[in-house]
Amino acid sequence: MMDLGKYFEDYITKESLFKNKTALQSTFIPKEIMHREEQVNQIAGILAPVLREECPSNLFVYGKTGTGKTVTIKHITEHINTTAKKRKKSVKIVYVNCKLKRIADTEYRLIAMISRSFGKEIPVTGLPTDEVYNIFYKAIDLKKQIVLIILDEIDQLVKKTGDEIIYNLTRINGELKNSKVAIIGISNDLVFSNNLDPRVKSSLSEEEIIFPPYNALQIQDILKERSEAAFKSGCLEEGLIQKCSAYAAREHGDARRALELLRVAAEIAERESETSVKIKHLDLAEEKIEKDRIVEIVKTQPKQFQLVLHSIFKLSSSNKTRNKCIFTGDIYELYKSKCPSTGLRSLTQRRVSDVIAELDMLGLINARVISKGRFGRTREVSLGIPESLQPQLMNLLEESLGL
DNA sequence: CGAGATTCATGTGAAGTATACCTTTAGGCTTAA
DNA sequence: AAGCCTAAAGGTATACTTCACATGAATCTCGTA
Repeated sequence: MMDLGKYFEDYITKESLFKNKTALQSTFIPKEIMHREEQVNQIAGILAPVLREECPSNLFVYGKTGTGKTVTIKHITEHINTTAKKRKKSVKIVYVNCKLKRIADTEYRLIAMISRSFGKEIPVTGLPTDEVYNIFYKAIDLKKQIVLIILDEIDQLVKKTGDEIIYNLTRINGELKNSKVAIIGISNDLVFSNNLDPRVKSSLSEEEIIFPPYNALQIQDILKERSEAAFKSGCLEEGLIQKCSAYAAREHGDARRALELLRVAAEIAERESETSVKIKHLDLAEEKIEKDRIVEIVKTQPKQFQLVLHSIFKLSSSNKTRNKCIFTGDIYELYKSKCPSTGLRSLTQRRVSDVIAELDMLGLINARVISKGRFGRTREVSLGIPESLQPQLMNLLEESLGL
């Protein structure tokens, strides 16, 4: 049996590899944003008028994940905030991530969310959407101020609920007497704005900023900078940062991923009582990140979604040997047969069809619509997660569903 | 033999329903003048 | 009479169901070479 007392003693006295772990976390906002000078200057220029209490142009920012959009915007708006406070200018900045399921993924919930950040209590349901808009207007118009609304991952919201919301938001200045509102939209989808209503597009993207992917060298710089703040010196194996940035550059220059990789690798090294982070830890970290991400997604799905997913897993493992594809009909049959034992009311096939589409969107499965000619039309489904994770997820699902 | 019709299994859009929650309003009760 | 509480009435957003029609390539049909 392990001597816990000794273990914890050792744990405390042991030197940590980290000096300041927060510098590697995705919420961290550095003092300087590296390799984004041009974007920072442009955006600062566009937003600067708020400090004279003038309304700036609406801004639309796009670029792939991990290209620094969110950090840059947060960095700049934070500066604006402090300067505004110092100079007694009334500027209010609201940040909302639109993709959060059940938080800000519909018109009602988004407006409610924004209103809440103005200190208004809004019930989750029951109020007319117009009423929520009214509360929202009043909250903003209470005093003269400039309001910046940052809508992160706005493409997700529009894809789900249409572009009317943005249309409404860009027009609210006409309704306000005292305040002015500017919208900053952030999108991961590069072609997103092409599918917008032209009116919406022109009003949202009065200004457009593109964030190109980082190259391997730039990511290296970023990692160096951050790891200097985060680690005690000499804790990183030679060449680790190079390797780490190479990993990330492989994935379209995703800096967030690189930082996460480094952090998790270090956490693993620390747990293994190593004195430095080694390259082998990167591989372990890559696995762990992927695993954690998927487990998190699966865990937070509603029960019905979990059961559908469970059925897909079951079919996938039983079909693996026979090299047979999975179709909607099979999934639905199995799903329905499992419903009673989990105490769930079975949904209609129509709904399950949508559920499968959503699971596809989440990347947990790959589903594509195919026509089998004489034998009808269906979705051909395959698993979108590494096989090694399947048993663990199976357990997770069965536990969660009480199977 | 090949062009066009047929067919199947389910995709997909629109409209309707159930649920859970909201505000308003009318009625009943209490209380203080 | 005024104030307060309660319950019913009337309303909404969301998740889901119902209904109806759309899809699209393998297969069938049938006229033609």
